[in-house]
Amino acid sequence: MTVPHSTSPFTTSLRSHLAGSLRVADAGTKVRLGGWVHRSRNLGGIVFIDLRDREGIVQVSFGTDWSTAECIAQAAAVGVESVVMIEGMVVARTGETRNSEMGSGDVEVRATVIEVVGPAETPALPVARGKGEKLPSEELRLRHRYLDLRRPELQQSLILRHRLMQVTRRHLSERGYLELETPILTKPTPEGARDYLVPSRVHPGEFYALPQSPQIYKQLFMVSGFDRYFQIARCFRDEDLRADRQPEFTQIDIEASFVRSDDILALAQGLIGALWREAGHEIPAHFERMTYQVAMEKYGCDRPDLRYGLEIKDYTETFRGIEFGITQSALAAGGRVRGIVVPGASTWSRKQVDELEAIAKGAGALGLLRVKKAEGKYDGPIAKFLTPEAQSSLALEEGSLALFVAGADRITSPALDRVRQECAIRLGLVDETARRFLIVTDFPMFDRDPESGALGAVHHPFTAPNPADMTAFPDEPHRWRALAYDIVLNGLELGGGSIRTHDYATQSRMFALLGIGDRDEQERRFGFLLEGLRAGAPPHGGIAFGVDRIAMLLSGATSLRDVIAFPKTTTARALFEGAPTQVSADEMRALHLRPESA
RNA sequence: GGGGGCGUAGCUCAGUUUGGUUAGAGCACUCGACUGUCACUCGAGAGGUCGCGGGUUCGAGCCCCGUCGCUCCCGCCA
Repeated sequence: MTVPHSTSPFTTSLRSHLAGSLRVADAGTKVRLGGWVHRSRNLGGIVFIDLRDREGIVQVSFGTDWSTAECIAQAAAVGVESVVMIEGMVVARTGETRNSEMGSGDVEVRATVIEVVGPAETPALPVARGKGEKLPSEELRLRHRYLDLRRPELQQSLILRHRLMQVTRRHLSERGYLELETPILTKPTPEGARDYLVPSRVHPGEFYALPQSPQIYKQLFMVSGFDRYFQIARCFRDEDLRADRQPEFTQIDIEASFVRSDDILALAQGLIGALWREAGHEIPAHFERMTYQVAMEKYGCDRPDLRYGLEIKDYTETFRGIEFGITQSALAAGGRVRGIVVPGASTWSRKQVDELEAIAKGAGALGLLRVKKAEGKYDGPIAKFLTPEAQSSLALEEGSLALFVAGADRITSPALDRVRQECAIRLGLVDETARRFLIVTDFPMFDRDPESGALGAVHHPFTAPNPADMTAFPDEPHRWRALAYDIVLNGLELGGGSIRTHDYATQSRMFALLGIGDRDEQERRFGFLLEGLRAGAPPHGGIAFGVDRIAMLLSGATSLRDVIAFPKTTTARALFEGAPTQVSADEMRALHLRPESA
């Protein structure tokens, strides 16, 4: 059989066109197609097969005027999800027989030949679903992933992901960034998340780790003078999972030399713009900016959703003169009273506000104080404590509800953050079509463990502290800001990075502040970075973006699993291939591992 | 590590509240009819370890204990 001529890059020696690509312009063309039987309709004298490939679906018809009886019988007998090759003529459909819901709905292929090249058993889960029909369970979809991945939605998501990767490579390459690879078998890092460990056969009792990120390697590229690096890097973290967290995930990892924060942020905005444009969205060339301090003060979190207001305000002075035990004790302990005013919420029931209080308590608050203004009067449990001065200071609008949390900022911020988000949802303030990009800067360098008081790195130990803060507060490192930044969209972190420490003395001091004061210990853990810093390191910095989340947002998927071809379950299992799995005693012995004793 | 939800036919679900004859529906599947359908339609049929194990009971899909799997959340994730 000869394959009709076509200039499509998809033309092969077996087929001429992709089924889903056929249009009216192809009418009159003889085609040979290969694809999956999406659905079929047998009307007796005429049989229809919806033939599916990655471009879409085309209707193939088998009728007595153009097909042999044997051909029609074969078409009627083939099962769904079987792979068939058909040969036929593209004809324009007329009138009622057109299907406007299909890309190829103005044509059909009148088949003269059908060959079942890959017969399918009845599929374990349906690929073609009726309108409104639910998806099979996640477990089945993962167990039969090859079938789930036939669904056009998943194919489109992965195709978009491919395009985003191509845009990334082109955008960065055009700007002088080199795509350089880093090892997957690396050195365990004591900081951060748990490592996935790989036992060494050659070196008994020693282990590699899979990288949590290529952080140190990309800094060493800068030390080596490559100047601009990027990688679409797989990263691994052995922590418990969430809907938006997989044990292995992909980052767009970027590092550049002789830069300050604004150089990296300009590049990042350009790249985000290119990615969103690829998905069909024009976005602002310059993102809004906010310091960490302002973000925490007004929104209670470091990645605020700016699609709605309900900003947090400080009501400490309003409450200072009020004889109310809860706020008095919080203020006496050095805390503040902060809150949000929710317009139109005075009608919320006691139960509805109690639910908000439960959310606040879940975030660590002792309680949620409430007062509303209805029919010109202040009302609620604390209304009778409010002096006239306090009332005029509050100045509530008619119909609004004020919610307060008292205590230290580390309590009030997360509590009010959650309450704010819930109120926005209840009031329908979240505009799903809005895109509010935000750059958050000036993160603190360190945070304190509330129990031990020990300093920890907010970003990571290689982030450079703000030199001005080091000068101004030389002995108060907890007051230092970091040269770190995050890029946020609608309350979701898309990526983050920092300018790095590039001199040995500062880096060594950072380690000391983080509890690794011993020089030998520093060398043992981070020697390969410290050596590099002593060998002539340029000022450098970078950023990393979460590819999976970006692909999820731009494809409209609701789970990371829908933009990852072969994802893991929430217990980090791969249901399709069955990993992890037990290994034989011989294999364990070769790796110098012993089974856990009872 | 902790908490919530789910698990019944190949798939999606009902049935569990109040234990009781042979566990149902839609889709898919098999057979038959049908020449313009597009979630074709119509007729007939087959299909069940009620996740698994144990217990209570004359009797368990249903009650109790344990366990496994999926999922969502808290802790965790520099």
